[in-house]
Amino acid sequence: MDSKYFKIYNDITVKIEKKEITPNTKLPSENEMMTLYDVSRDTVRKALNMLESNGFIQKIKGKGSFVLDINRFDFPVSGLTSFKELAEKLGQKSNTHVKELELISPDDYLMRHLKLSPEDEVWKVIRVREIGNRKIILDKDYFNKKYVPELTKEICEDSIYDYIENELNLSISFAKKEITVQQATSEDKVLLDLKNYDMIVVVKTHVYLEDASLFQYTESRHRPDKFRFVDFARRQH
Amino acid sequence: MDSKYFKIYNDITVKIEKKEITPNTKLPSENEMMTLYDVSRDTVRKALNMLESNGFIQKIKGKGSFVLDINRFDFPVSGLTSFKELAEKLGQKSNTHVKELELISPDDYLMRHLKLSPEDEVWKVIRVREIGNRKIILDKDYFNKKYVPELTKEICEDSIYDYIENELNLSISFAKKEITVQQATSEDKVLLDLKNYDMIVVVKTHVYLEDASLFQYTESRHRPDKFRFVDFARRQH
DNA sequence: CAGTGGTCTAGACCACTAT
DNA sequence: TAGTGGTCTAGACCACTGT
Repeated sequence: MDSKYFKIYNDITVKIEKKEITPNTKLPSENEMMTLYDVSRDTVRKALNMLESNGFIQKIKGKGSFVLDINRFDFPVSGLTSFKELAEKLGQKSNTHVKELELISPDDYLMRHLKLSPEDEVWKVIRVREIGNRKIILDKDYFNKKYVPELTKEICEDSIYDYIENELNLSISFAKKEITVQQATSEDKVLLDLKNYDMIVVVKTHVYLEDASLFQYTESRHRPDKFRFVDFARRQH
Repeated sequence: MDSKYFKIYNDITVKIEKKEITPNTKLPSENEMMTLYDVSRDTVRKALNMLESNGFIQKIKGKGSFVLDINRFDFPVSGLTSFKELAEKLGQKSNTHVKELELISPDDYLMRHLKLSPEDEVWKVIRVREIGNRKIILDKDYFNKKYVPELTKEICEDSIYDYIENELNLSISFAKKEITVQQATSEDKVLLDLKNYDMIVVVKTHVYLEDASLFQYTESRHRPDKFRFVDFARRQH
């Protein structure tokens, strides 16, 4: 969006990421920002609260807002970023192989996870992700055909999220993730470069649109030594 | 705290958790809530935004606020909850064995992680967590003595967080977590009931106080089959 | 004491959804 | 057209921090 508070938020995150503002620096006070950006105090505060809840700054009563020491590499790549976005952010060379792409009728497992009726159809996409010439991640995606009527190999090799957000104009809103560790299946061993590992990290994700409808279920299977998840959490007061 | 918006937030979360409000129900509109709670619209909105970012509701422009379908078991137990809080929430019988409790001078590794000078002293606590008679988690906690001057076996067996927040009156603000999977060490194998697993899930956490000072570093080592992490994420717009 | 962030209010205009 | 949530403003009072 191009709301005023988002512009302020963006302005400051960019400056922090470019290291124009360094950690532990005190940001201008809310009053100063009002005149700096020519907005009301509430608008400044909205931007600052976003910065705080995303781990960029810490506000301290009576003192001011301070930039936190977050080095790029530690930063929560978690949340809701696609594989392509992630790879680009980390500057890694990556490759995607589409192993399967078909329209199927859901079995019980899928019906439960995507909350479908038996008449619904589902796009099943199986992809192997290669980073640094090692096949490391096996992604199994399932999309409700109601929301994603068409998929091609080309789209799946590039970025399905790009397609969904920019071509279909669907707005992804939130997701629930679950991380567990399981025994590797024979499928994992065939499709991935697992070395001697017999376990696999499984990230199950349910993705929802803006109107809270569930449209995607994904199982992402990672070689254990290459898996890393970073999280930033604030305590509820 | 007992701000007005927090009371509203709390009122609604309690009703959702008690299932007095069921999923997909529409909450009263912001205007109705103004009169219901006798507050201004902004105060209502603050409460609703908290509910939304914590995954309780979804606001839809022009329609209203709707309760999300979040069953208790799937709910993000992640974030910043202590082991004791977590065990209580899940209604599990648990046990804590204190294996080590001593005041040490930090080595390089600790100095880096807790950002200490060589003169600083650190409380080192090693605990084994037992759930259902299985030793499943190995917790290694390090507290900067500057903030936590004294620790006893009794405190460590109960809840250090209780002690820190209620006795020392320190206010825990935020944390950074990293989840990886590593080879189990011989220490893991001795202290935990690892069965035949030779890998271990490692959760490294840096915990910060309200003034953004780093006061705790923790390594929590989990048996892979018993590890489960749940996350709720909203997409940045 | 002045300056800071935290809470709260009352009112305005907008874009979206339903009918 | 009426109702909904989203943005923005201007002003008030409070609690906390530094001097």
